[in-house]
Amino acid sequence: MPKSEEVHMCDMRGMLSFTILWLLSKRSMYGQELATEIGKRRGEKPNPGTIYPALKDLASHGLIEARIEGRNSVYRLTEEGAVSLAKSKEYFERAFGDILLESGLRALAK
Amino acid sequence: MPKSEEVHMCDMRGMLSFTILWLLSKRSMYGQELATEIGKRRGEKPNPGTIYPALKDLASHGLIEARIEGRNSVYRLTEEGAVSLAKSKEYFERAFGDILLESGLRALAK
DNA sequence: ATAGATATATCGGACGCCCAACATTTTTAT
DNA sequence: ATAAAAATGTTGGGCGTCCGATATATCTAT
Repeated sequence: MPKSEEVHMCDMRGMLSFTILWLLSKRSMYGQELATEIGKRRGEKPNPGTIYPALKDLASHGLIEARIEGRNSVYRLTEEGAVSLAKSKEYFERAFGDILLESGLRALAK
Repeated sequence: MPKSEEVHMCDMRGMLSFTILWLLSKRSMYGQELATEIGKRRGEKPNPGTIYPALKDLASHGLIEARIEGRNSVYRLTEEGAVSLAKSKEYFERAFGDILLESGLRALAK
């Protein structure tokens, strides 16, 4: 976020970063795995020029960490990343929760 | 969206436009009214330099319409805007629905 | 060994959003 | 009449996202 230095991503310009953090909170993944997962949500798989700079940026802020595994760079969420994600989720819910509640979200809840 | 010309805002870079369309689907409002409403969701009221260009842009795409009322420009959603909003909501739900379902969203549902 | 597929990575350009600052007009209060 | 407040609007700069293009390295078939 532009305002405080404390958290890297929170004003929800950063929906991509937010989604990446959330996905990594479920399980560690490498770049293309993340791209595929994001593609399922968006309808189209994001380009390399979208995903890799985002990962680099998140890593440079200490929110995720890479470890090389064969040909892949597997990313995992750091503790700092988990804190950032929690704050972002709080924000996200306050900003958009009611919008999602109308429409068929309850169906999604099974 | 960069891809098809059909809909103006849908890749969810446009969270501000999306929110404006949604708010106007509830009731017509003028600029500052919208800014205040958005401020409630975000924590901080957006600046004039954020809100007015966004309104101008949405109007230029025919998604909203202004009518002058005293000192205010009151905006209302057009039919085209309603279509765009519906598509965007569909996208939004698919992309972020499950993220909101975890966390305390059920509490929001009362 | 060679070819194809897979994964990682960078560059350039574009766009939506965002703020601070400044400016103008109109209403309201004194 | 004058001042304060409210609302609208523009400009400039920055950032995150996004794509298409290009490049390289590494696995996997053949």
